[in-house]
Amino acid sequence: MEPDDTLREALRLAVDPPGGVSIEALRELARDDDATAWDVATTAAHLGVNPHTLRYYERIGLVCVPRDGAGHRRYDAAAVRRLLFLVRMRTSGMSISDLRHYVDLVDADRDTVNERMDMLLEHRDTLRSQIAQLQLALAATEYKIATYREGPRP
Amino acid sequence: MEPDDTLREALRLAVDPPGGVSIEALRELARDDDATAWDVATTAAHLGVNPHTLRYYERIGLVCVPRDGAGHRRYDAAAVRRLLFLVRMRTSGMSISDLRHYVDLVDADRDTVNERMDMLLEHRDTLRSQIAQLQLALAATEYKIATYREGPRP
DNA sequence: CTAGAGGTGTGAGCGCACTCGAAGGCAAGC
DNA sequence: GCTTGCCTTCGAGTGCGCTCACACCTCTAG
Repeated sequence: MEPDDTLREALRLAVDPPGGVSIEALRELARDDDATAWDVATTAAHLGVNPHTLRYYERIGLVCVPRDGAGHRRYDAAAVRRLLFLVRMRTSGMSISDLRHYVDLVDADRDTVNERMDMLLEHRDTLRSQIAQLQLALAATEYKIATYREGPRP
Repeated sequence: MEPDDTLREALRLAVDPPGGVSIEALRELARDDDATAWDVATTAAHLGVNPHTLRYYERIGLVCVPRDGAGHRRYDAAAVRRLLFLVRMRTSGMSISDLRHYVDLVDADRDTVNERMDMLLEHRDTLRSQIAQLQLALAATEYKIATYREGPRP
């Protein structure tokens, strides 16, 4: 990668709000298969996680990452796609063990679509109730803020 | 408490979806001050947490709970109000140390309304971005579900 | 040729938020 | 009187999800 590109990327990463990091770049990479390949630092930066975390995910079998001649990780489109999914699910509260179960299903020989569907449906429900919970908390917080605003000495 | 009431309450607790547990009962208790007082098990059940957790919260100074003659905890309206707030904030991701800071401000002699406001505003922002994140994850999950539905063998 | 910035695998360490265990106190029912 | 059961305190243990330290390796620039 050229120094200019590095600088530009660093700037963009600094500007992008955390969590919404570089979805576009990921889309791009994920689109044209096996054209690109990122090293662990780049991938971690794009996904907004610690490089250690990526190595950890690989260690526990969540993802399989090809190597270059020097034995360094080269994240291809497939790996990044899976990691993007993993990070999204983690961020939204799915546990590591559930994710292991899920990727075991994905990597299994037999047809596991139904089981995966069940997991996804369950997670969808979890997400919905989480969102409802948070909206309740948000309402409570906003109410408290409003009362503080109204009566400076409640 | 009469056996009938206990049964009724157990039923209601069993029926109520977790998280939405007994908000009404809490409102009731919180309304008529110092009329009622719950023991640790009842309070924990109403708040949907482990009794150990309530003792832990007290130990680390998040809440102050009066005792009866036998030294047993009797949760009055003030304690329950605070715990309700604490549980809501914990559920929505505020850390224990932040909560300690907040209650320190509440319990301080000096006027700390501004600082508390700042914390609340920050938490509100956190909640909003959390909700946005979750909605993103939900959309991704629903998309995946939809693709599974369309092509049984993707 | 050498320094330095990155990479590697692996075991161990950390912080958080509970959660439990042990030893004992009190009050009601048989 | 004694069992039962819920309560008390306090220290210690647990599980999760990273996060780090270490010893070593590999490429690049000066």
